Amino acid sequence: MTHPLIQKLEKRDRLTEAEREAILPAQSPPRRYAAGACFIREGDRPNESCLVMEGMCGRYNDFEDGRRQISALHITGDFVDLHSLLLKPMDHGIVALTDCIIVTVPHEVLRRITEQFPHLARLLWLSTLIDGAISRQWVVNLGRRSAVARLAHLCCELAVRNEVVGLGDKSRFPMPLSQAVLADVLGLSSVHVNRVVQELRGAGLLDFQRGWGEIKDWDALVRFGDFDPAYLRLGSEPV
Amino acid sequence: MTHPLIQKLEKRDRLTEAEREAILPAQSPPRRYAAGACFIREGDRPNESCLVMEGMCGRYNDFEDGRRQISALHITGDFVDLHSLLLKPMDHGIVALTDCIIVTVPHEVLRRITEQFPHLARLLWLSTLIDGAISRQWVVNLGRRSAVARLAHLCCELAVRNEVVGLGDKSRFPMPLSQAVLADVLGLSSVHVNRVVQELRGAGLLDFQRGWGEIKDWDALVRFGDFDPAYLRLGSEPV
DNA sequence: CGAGGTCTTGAAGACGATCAACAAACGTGG
DNA sequence: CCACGTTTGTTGATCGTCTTCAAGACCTCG
Repeated sequence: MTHPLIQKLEKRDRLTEAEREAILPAQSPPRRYAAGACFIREGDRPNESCLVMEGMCGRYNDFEDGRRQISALHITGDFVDLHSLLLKPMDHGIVALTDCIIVTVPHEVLRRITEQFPHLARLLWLSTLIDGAISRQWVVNLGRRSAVARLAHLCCELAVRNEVVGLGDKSRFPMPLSQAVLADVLGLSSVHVNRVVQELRGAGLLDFQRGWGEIKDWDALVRFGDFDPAYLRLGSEPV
Repeated sequence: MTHPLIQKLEKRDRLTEAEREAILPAQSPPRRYAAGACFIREGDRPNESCLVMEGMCGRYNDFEDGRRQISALHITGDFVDLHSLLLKPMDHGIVALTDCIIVTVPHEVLRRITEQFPHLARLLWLSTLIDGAISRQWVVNLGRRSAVARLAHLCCELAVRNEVVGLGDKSRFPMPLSQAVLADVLGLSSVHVNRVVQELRGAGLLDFQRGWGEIKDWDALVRFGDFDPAYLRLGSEPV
């Protein structure tokens, strides 16, 4: 079984043995975090970046009145805070949304990669660019789509992203988030998330069962959420 | 007068003469675009990246029903689609929101920089990471802030970003956008933008006059918009 | 002076928030 | 395996924010 990071990077472009050797041996032993644990906080200046081996985590910003917005979700194979190599201090926290297994790579190793392995460095850059593309789509989602369409769009995105790393397919994808957390992702109240979930259920598009989203009609869901996977850059394209 | 890109990059870290020479001579002659011109479209595969020398442009996504969401704004000194070096095809268009002067840098030059000038490459990477950070803050803004606070936050951001490149200060910043365009940025209707503008005016925080935002009370505006400039990474920090 | 864009206003209605209560599911320890 | 407490999901009622539609004022530029 190959390492999830390598698996993900190689979806886009082949890595040489030397490139693999430059990054893999540098990773820390796995750490476990329980669901709900905030393992990086706003203001931290990490000297290593976190890679999700298992589970789901999110970037979040808290408000004084207790509200919260989650600005990104990360799944298996994602380099959550790769950007902290160049961008310190953190302007948001990172929370484990399920039990997570995380490994880290020291920044000095990543920096050495930019000096000695430009091709691998471009691949890492690319992975932060895809994060940015997803973020822009979330802006579009929050800015101009109704609550139902917003949820449908998010589910399409999660289904596709998980499929890439071998979790689920177009009929079933991991959805371990409570409706309250989903509300913080979608910029809605949890009550309204509940109603919107029922709407998708009632329309026969989607159901949620014990941590999974069951997609009843992929094409209809895509149409409903106005989803175009282009921004996820699934095609392999040498960099 | 130094080149706006160099000026912006050197806010963070000094460039060597060789680094300047690696990028500056490669730029195209300036091109002019009139306000409203879409000079890059969704689906394009540019082989050069655009740098704003003057004016303001935006990334946008259109909907079938004619609605539009602008997912990012770019001002003087910004490398609008630097990401297109690695991320093709475009998943959004780019529109000149005012008359603009643009120069471009060929992708082959940028790629050569990643091979031969790792430090400059990190600075370029950093600039895309800041774009990403801004984008995440927009998610927070759209997800959890009221219409008024959203506008206040945006104005704070624009004032600070413009100040960095020498345009305006904490009392006055370029605001060349019509209320209709502002609506597409903030995810609101233009009617509501109008009401919200009046609210800020009435509260004595901010006024809009002939293409400029006049900030009457910076501290109050910051408080009102819940603005924390940390995400804009103003401090110089060697990379 | 006229035309097109931009700003402004009012009225009506939709969408989603909030509050409050209850039901169902889950995990834990006895 | 059951009892219990906690978290998650569900429902109804009410309220506020923002949208939509429509019309008129203002402004700028030919």
